[in-house]
Amino acid sequence: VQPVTRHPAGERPAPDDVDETVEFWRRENPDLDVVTKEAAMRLRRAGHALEKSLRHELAALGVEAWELEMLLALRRASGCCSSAGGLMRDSGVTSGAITNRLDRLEERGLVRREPDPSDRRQIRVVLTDGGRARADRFLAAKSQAEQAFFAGVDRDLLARLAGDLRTLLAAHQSACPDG
Amino acid sequence: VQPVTRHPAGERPAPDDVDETVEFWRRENPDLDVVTKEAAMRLRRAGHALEKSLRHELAALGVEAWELEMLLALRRASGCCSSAGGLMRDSGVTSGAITNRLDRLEERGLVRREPDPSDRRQIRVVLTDGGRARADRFLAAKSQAEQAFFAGVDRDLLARLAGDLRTLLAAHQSACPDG
DNA sequence: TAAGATTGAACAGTCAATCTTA
DNA sequence: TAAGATTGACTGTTCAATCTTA
Repeated sequence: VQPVTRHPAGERPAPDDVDETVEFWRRENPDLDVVTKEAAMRLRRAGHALEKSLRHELAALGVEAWELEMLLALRRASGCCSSAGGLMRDSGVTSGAITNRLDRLEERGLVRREPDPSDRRQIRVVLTDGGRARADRFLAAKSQAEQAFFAGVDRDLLARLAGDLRTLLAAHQSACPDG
Repeated sequence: VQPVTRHPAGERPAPDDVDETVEFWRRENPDLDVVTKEAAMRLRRAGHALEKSLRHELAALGVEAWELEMLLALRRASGCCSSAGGLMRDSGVTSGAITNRLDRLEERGLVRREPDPSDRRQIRVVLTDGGRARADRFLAAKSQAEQAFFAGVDRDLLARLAGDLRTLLAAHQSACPDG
């Protein structure tokens, strides 16, 4: 990957509303670390924009984010099995939320709860055939939506962004629901 | 800003769980655009990690994210005035949520609702002295938490990250509650 | 005792309907 | 008619308490 210079020929990008907000706070407090503030705001906004965009695309197709997260997490648990605790840990929501989500998915016949023979405190959650088909169909839709979100962005820049975010994440082992 | 090469001397970073998940889906579907998938996952995870971290630090000090968002938005509305609709637009939540938030803040004496003389459909929300002091105190705490979050990251990388995210955001004009 | 899953109360958000004023 | 704010029904989450098994 070739490094990409930020401002090819000394061009300065036009200030956007993040710049304006950072500048406001810097005027209020000259000690403010503007690079950190800018990075924090942009990271948060970009993450929100991505989530909002995916949520919108998927909702239009008739699936909600929490549902697809669950189905994909189960799909990835290759043997098609996982415990409620496992789902909790890699989705980042509480155990009560997992119970609630499983109730709704089970009602619709997308998953089944089965007793775990080796530890009867746990349950094993298995994807039904219908659940698996639904996961696969909407994974494709999600991937398309992600491509659309990044459509206007240069490939090299995108790769560099991914690499830099990897570095950032290495310092913050993070659970996050994703596919 | 000097461009920073990703892998200085041909070193490859150790695969993390994002790499593993992307690789899993690529095996299932060789057509998958891995760069896009990786960027999407990392952006989402990094955003979540930042939010979670800030939420945790601030909660320990006795303030919730939604409250600080509101106070900072009002603080930034320089004349100390803003309408409910304005707050709605730059926080990204619905008008019902704004009404609810204002009720709770007003109850605690942090804001006041005042009639707008020029358009009696609107209200003007003003920060009380107590609300302003609280905003300033917790803005400082928030900025510290952001610095802590990015503490392990090289400054040049952080600046480049901010620049790349600016490019990304330029294509997605996004409302987002922030300070 | 501790771990895993469930329950129910409290909380915060959306959405659609309503009320008031432009 | 339309715009701004509020209301109420509903959804989904957290949190603390509970039940069962290790």
